[in-house]
Amino acid sequence: MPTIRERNKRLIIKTACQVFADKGFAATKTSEIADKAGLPKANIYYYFKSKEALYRAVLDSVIEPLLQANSHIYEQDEPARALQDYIRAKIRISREHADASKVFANEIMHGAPHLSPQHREQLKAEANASVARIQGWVDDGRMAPVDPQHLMFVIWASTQTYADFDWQIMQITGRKKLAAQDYDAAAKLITDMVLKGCEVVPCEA
Amino acid sequence: MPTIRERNKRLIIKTACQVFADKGFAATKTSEIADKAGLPKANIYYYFKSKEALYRAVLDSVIEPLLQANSHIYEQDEPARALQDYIRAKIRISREHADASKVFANEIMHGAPHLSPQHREQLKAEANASVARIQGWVDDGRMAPVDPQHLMFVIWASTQTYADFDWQIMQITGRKKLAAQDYDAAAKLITDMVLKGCEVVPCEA
DNA sequence: GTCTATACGACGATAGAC
DNA sequence: GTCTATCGTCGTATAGAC
Repeated sequence: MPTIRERNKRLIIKTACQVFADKGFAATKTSEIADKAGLPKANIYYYFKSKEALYRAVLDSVIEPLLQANSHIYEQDEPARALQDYIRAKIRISREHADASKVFANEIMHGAPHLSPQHREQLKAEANASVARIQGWVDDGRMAPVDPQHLMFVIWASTQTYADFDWQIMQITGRKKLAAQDYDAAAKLITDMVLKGCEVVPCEA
Repeated sequence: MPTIRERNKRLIIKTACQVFADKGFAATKTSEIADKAGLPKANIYYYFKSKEALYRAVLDSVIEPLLQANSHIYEQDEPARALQDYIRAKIRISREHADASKVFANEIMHGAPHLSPQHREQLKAEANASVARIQGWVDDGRMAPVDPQHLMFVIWASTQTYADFDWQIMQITGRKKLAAQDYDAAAKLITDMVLKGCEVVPCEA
């Protein structure tokens, strides 16, 4: 059973994540987080010693789900399978954790001023491991000799864009909200493009 | 000959663009813009009636260069040529107008709260025209039947990421500053992937 | 643990001399 | 057209009652 403390902290972090994603750190007022969470503002400061501390807590909570997708790169031995699972997972994250993605994107875009050195290292390590894995497939002749780093950047960018820049996607597609078929279409196109680009033959879904 | 008024306005807009790109609208202090431009803060307010008016002026100044790349979609009749010119142009913009790209990305990520209805329409119209052009090539059987909207999103995302998330790119590549060869490698990979994905044969550079 | 009322600092904006 | 000095507001953070 969760203590009242844990329950409230979670509520505040979750609400704060939404507002930070929407407005960015500086434009977010603690009073707005409080209102949206249905709590008086002072309550926020009872659980978090400052707005920045709350923001860091949000950043922490956001990183793990965003890194989950990486597992597919390791768990699958076959390049085609690994890449298509990875892309699908990244798209699913853009759909299910859009706020998390936006908070993180904002942080990165401004040079990650609030990201702890530990997290920086963790992200770098994950990226390097994925790059090494892809390079291994290239060396084994199991895929075309693409630059693994830039391949990662393309996959990250084109999947995360459906979360970070969802406003633009909705404007162009004319949707009020992105639906399952939109994410599926995105995943299909990105997967096709990447697999053809890497010259590996797709596995069945 | 530029009037002193125009010269100062330009200096302020240019400086403001850098700071807004770095910090975002809310986190930017007008005093910082003033300091960086080597002017007293009151001077900013002599030329712009408010921080928001200055920001809107920056947004205005930023849109035209960002849309220039689109011309390649119309001016080239051959899909392969058009796409590779377009990607190269987008990458060049990410290199030469990184600040502009970041300001714009920030605005879009938060739902474009400051973008004028005219600019919204203009962007939508440009996008729709590009999409129609690509659809035309598909209908003519000159490229594989890809979804033109999602193809645009992939191209936008994967080229703009080199400006908007340059911090991350530099972290992973270990560079202190991205060099010509990095942008070239990016353009090459994205172009290869898109052309293979669309099943059109590359033109010579 | 919850909440009201308030202190305090920072920053946008301006008045007014030069 | 330039700049100093200052005002007013807004928002973070806290004191202290319940």
